[in-house]
Amino acid sequence: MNNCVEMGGSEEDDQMTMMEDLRRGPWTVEEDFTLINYIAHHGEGRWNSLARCAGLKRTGKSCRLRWLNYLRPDVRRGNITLEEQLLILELHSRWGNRWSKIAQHLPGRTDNEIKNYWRTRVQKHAKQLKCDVNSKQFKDTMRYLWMPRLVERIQAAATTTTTGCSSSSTTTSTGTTTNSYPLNKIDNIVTSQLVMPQNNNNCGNFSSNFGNTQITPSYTPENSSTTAVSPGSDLTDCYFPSQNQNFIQQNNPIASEFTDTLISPSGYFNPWMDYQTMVEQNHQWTDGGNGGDEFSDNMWNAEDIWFLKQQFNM
DNA sequence: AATGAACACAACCGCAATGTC
DNA sequence: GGACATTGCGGTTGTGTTCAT
Repeated sequence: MNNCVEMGGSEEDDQMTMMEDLRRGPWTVEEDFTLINYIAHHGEGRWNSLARCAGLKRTGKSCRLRWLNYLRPDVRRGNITLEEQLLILELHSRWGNRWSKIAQHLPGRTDNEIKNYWRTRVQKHAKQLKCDVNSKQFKDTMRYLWMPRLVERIQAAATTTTTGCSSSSTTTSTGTTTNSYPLNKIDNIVTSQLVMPQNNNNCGNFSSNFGNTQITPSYTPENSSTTAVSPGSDLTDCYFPSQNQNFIQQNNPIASEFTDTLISPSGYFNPWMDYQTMVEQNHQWTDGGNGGDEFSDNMWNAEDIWFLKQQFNM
């Protein structure tokens, strides 16, 4: 069926022709349809010749990008769910800006989408905190405030859904409903490296309730496509003040689930370092900033500040 | 209502890795 | 083994939309 490529004319001729009337910018519906139609009949790959054969005045690169990031049938559109946010934060803390690698663990999400999320949402918070997104201060803030907070909210959402439902759903801004990322998948990925045994010195077996899901350390390459991480990874090799741990466990049962998560990769977390900034920023965000109703976008709210204050006797 | 700023996302660019001849 | 083409990745830019004034 593919009778296009070798019809005559050199590669150079093709290049010249393409250079002359190459289209750029946003794709039209017709172009999308042409690309989808062509791939449906011939499959993807060989993007340069595909672009030529399909009659698209686009580079192969552009076609590939359009297909992978937008037209592919399994691409998920819509808001990044809480579970996905948690995963992104966690995986980014592990791998840095390895967007495609991170995207492999969020089915249907593209590296581009995750990259955009990181730049627009996460870096925004770093900017608001007046710190570098790669700084230890900001990473600690994510790990000890934002991620536990996300987990709380995921758990809260899970308990409001019907029993046995391991995932929630989100209605997106475009009116479509997308299924959120399965909790048990996140459990596997996040807890395998975040949650450490009650005894900090013992990184052996452990299990914990996480929402409606029983968490087990049985996370292996065999039962997941994700990379297994030893419970004794660098993320768990750490220290947390015992009095604070007690406080959390006694006063915040949800947070106590994550007491062991609140561990600095570098071994300690200095709450004094961040507190003043947090209070200032929170004041700005809740009072003078955006009105304080963008809870989902802010890393913490007044409740968090109260929590920190209590936790660290401030 | 007009307009400028901020935001979110799609698309492009440059480069490195990989494949093919 | 080298040259060239293709693919994949991460950074950056462009553009449409939303929000604040």
